[in-house]
Amino acid sequence: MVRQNIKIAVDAVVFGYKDRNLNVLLIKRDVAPYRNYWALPGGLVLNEESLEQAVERELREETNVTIDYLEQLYSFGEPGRDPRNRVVSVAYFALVKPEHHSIKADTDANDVAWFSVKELPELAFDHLKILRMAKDRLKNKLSYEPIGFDLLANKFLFSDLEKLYTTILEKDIDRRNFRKKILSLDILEELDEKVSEGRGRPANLFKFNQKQYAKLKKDNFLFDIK
Amino acid sequence: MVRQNIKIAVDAVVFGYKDRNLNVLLIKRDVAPYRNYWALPGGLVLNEESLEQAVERELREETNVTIDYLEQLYSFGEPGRDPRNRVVSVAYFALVKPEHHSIKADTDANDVAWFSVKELPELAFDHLKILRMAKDRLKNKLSYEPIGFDLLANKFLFSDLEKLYTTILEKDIDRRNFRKKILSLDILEELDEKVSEGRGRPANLFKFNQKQYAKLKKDNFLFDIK
DNA sequence: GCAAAAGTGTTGATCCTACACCCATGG
DNA sequence: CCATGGGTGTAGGATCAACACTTTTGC
Repeated sequence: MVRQNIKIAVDAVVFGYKDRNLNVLLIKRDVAPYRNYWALPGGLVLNEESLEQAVERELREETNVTIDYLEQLYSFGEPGRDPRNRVVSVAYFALVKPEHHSIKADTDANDVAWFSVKELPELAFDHLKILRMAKDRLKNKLSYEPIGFDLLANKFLFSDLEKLYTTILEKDIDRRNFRKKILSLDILEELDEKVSEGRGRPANLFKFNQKQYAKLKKDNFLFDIK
Repeated sequence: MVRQNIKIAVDAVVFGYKDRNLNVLLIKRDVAPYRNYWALPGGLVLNEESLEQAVERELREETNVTIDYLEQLYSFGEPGRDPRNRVVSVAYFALVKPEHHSIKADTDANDVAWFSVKELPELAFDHLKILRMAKDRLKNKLSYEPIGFDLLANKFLFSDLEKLYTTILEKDIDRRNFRKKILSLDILEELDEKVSEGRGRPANLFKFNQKQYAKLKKDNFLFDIK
């Protein structure tokens, strides 16, 4: 029997949201294969670390972002997805709040940048496929779990939340119905702070009430926003 | 830098449904570690095969079942989940129709059997954790994808479908409302065949209309059964 | 004829969808 | 005073949940 010769890696699809744009964090490869292509941050798992630790380490080393939400996405293991060795990659799905958008000052060759998912460069390996799957996951998940809040600042305007949903779900939302539904869930805290965004009537700030959500969830409460 | 020394395996949680019981396919290990414990079928991935091929091969070799539905479940990679070497396991989720329930005649040491998920033996490794996740997946998925049909014979009674839902979701269902809702989806074909199950009024047989479902799905149709 | 399972409709409550005007501010 | 975005209610339609009796067969 031939000895198994497969490497195991992790890759992360890290989403950020800013200016009505869904962005993804990419790094420019400075080694072959796919030298000078943009790719998802990631790399081989070390012998003693868990998969999550590997993702966190790679993100720290390559991009310097702090992650606000992380979950496993899918594992990609086709022979030939890496032209040199066989590599099975466990892909992760991550969200970053605007507070944590700042990335590593590009030291030298190893460039890091946010790209709008609407204007992606050509990606290395099967990373486009992974990214597409992550986008689908985000789209789906937005409807039945309150993860949108991990893409917004801690304090946000209702219109921010609404724009986030329209942007990511790529469809219009009725403002009144949306507000009614979200507020009826009773997971937002309305702050006593208004903010005037240039022109127009100043708007109230809201906060996601994590504890309240946790409590409701225990009672089989269903978050469900279409 | 230390050379990576991690093995990659696949494991499968294979569900079958029979006599109002959700069953899972297990094999009895005949090698250490966990010798003589029951475990999920699975094993190391070969250098040249895809992950899916590995699952299919292992199931063929170890259990001889034919799979009707297969999807990736989750990857488990904690260091220490295998006491000897580090192994990352990509777990799969599989469903088998009653037509395919027959398993390998137990050749000798290597035993294979269906266990009710209500009466499980102690399992090797972290396989109980994997099984629990698969059960959750099945429960969730039953509500928004028509995968229940992959646990039923090609021709089935409406009451079979209903019992399957009550068994797996572990809750009562209103017979009239359930029938109304499923029939309104327009994905079942009512056959012109009746079957008399011992006593009681003979019941009509139904078939799942895969093509019709595929067509509806393209039009953004939502399967949604609570 | 009785036990067992199959088949079938209606109603009230709830939720969803569509829709338009006034308010508070900055320039 | 006007442009810009914020905030709000209602009504009709659709969907859901609750509920019980009749039919067909085997014994």
